Amino acid sequence: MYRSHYSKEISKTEYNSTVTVSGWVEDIRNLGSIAFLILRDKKGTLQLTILKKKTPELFERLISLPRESVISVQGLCKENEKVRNGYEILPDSVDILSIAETPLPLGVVDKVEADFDTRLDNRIIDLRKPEVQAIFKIRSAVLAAAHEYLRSQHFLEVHTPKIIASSSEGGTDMFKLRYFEKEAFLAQSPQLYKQSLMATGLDRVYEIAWYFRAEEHNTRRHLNESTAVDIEMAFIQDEEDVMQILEHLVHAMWKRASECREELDILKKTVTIPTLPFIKVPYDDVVDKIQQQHSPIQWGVDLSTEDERLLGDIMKKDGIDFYFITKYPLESKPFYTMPDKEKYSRGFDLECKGVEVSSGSQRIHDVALLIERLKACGLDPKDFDAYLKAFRYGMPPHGGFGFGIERFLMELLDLNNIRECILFPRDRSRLTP
RNA sequence: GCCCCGGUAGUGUAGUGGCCUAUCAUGAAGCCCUGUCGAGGCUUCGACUUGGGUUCGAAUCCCAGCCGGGGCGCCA
Repeated sequence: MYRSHYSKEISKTEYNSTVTVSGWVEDIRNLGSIAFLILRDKKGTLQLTILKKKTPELFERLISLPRESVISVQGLCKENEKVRNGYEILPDSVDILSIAETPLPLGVVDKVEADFDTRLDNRIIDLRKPEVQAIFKIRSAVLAAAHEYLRSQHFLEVHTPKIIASSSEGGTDMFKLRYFEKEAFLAQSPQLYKQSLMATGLDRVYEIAWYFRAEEHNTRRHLNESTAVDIEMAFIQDEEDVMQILEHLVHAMWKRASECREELDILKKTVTIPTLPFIKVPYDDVVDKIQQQHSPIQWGVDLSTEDERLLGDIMKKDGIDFYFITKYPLESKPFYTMPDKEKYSRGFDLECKGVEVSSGSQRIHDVALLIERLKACGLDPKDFDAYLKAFRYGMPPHGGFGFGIERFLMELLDLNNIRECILFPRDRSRLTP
């Protein structure tokens, strides 16, 4: 047995008894006849105290270990107020499981900061840092909350194909790949498939989906491979039904994040749960607000990054982090978006502190209108035969959204680079690790 | 796709034409030290992205390549 306790699980009940602990050698402070070895595991660190006089052979073996080697130690746990944890372990036997090479390409507890690029090149070692692990522990927690919330609302978890035949929604560039004798693409989103599923009677589906986008962007907010919570729901009255699910989902995730005390402490973050419902600002009002700030904006186009930020600042002054932008002009939304009156649509974005974290809409369910909109968007309905088929044999009114997980985490934790929120980021130039 | 910026030991940096046999920190190797927790002290090791050019002289200036960062557009 390699482990009877994690570092943080040891308390008064274990004092004066033998425990087995395992982990990485974070640091060794050798004072000559006494040495202190800091051992790190998933939950934190603990101190081994080794006396040369008492265990000379163990002493020599341990003090010569390179940092970040992996060991398992059995020893007596003694209370000691001088030590941070309140206890220390006096080893009786040691199992050296793996010896780390030196020098480390990236220090886990070095006093010098490494560039983000160096950290990513050595992500496995970077991920040993508690503040990096905290992000992924929170990520796991908020996704658990998302699953729980959506299931409580009778959403069925599905998985749609990521290798697809044709340019799906248009807009973004897709990664092309060889599929035996055919050409295929990596899906930019599950959009067309989750919509198709609305014709099956499953009514409410969600997917933790991968998005692949071949855009050559090079910013702190974009990835070429990212994840999202994607949902689609049928028999909706209008896009309001969809927004209601979205705001409750965000609320549930934000709330769960606020319960991750240990991780938030490590990151020195406090999370304030937003209040529901989120306010809704129609696109026309957004244009007014931005024009009042003397920023030229043309009606009909999507907001520029600058405009989004400007709006974020305006909302921030009123203490608002989350807000919907609703009733977008039809021309700024994809072909499947339900029109509203002449020029408008039933499409919306959810913004967080001036950054778009989700976008959704009521969709068109009438096949004739859908074909008309495809053409109006310069697309060829023939390319969408498989998709359109789903609409020909009974398709209820429906809508949904995609909610970017990395974007969300980035805003939740005020991280300044989206790559912090994904284990192994894929960007314009990074394909390894 | 357009536009800016950068590349010096394992890591992070100083150095803007000669004072560079390249600074400091961290790290690594070794020695001393019985209460460290950013341990301390001493010794040693280790680097100018590549190729051209300018110049008496290039880490430093110019050109090209390679690698990287960022902004915009687009979007999550």
